[in-house]
Amino acid sequence: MPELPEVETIARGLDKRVRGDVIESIWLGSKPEPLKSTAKEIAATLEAKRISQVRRVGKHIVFDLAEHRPSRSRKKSRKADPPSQNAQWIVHLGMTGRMLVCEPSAEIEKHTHAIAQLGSGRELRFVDPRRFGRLSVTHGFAAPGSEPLEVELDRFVSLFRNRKTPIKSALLNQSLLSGVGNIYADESLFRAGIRPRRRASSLTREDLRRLYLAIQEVLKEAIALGGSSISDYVDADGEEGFFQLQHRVYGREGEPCLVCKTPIKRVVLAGRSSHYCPKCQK
DNA sequence: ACTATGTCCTGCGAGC
DNA sequence: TGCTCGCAGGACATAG
Repeated sequence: MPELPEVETIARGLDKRVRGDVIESIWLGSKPEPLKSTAKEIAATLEAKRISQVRRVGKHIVFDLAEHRPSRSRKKSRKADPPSQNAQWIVHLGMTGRMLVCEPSAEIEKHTHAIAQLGSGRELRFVDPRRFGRLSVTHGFAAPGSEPLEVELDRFVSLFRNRKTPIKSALLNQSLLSGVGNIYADESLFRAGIRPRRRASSLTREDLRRLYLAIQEVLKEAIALGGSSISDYVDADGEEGFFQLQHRVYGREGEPCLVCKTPIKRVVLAGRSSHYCPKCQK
């Protein structure tokens, strides 16, 4: 479901609602796909931990955990460790994953794969019909690619300069940039005036500079509007996003370009729908 | 090392 | 009404 702006919105909402709460126990469903770490490992890492913070890294939600009832010896060893070595719960929502904060009495939705009981009496539930989402535990999590809103221009240019693959495919490659997905790749390429099939290596430094600025602009606008609500996406508070109203090419095949009225085209690239204006994008 | 393609899943809407 | 088909916000494994 979610790309960077949606995950950012969800992580902020979760941080507001569960920061400081304690995970008392966790139930994990029997379907193996959603678990990247073993169930045993996840349970052992999460139980009796306090959620010190919830944040976004790439398209991942990171729950930073702290000992809730540290023993004397643990406390001592924790002092010696850098904060980055504290345990973390990593949630990737895939296409259809959701994290819900609810009362235990709330009906358990179909495709619920994990339920964490919280000290506040509430529950944190992971629901994901398509099971493309993943749960794992780790220490010092880092996304493989650069953060689009933090990367410097020179670094950005060097990521794409020598790639023969279409620029759209390169934008979706999370080991280059972490967080851009199908919607925001299309929207950024439109704003930068670049066709999705252009070879990344054919782009001039000026092209890449425009793309760099377009990506940041699109992502910031989308975050400000709470992300794009397509089908049933809602954030942690059940609020819809509104950036879908700002889409200029995504999902608009055949509709007139908002700039020049030319019908928007759709092609399939790397197995993903790609939308562009054949006149505005070169 | 890089690139292109298939696969993992369920649910929904379009078209018949 | 009910069926089949294509499509969906993602990311891996695999083969070339």
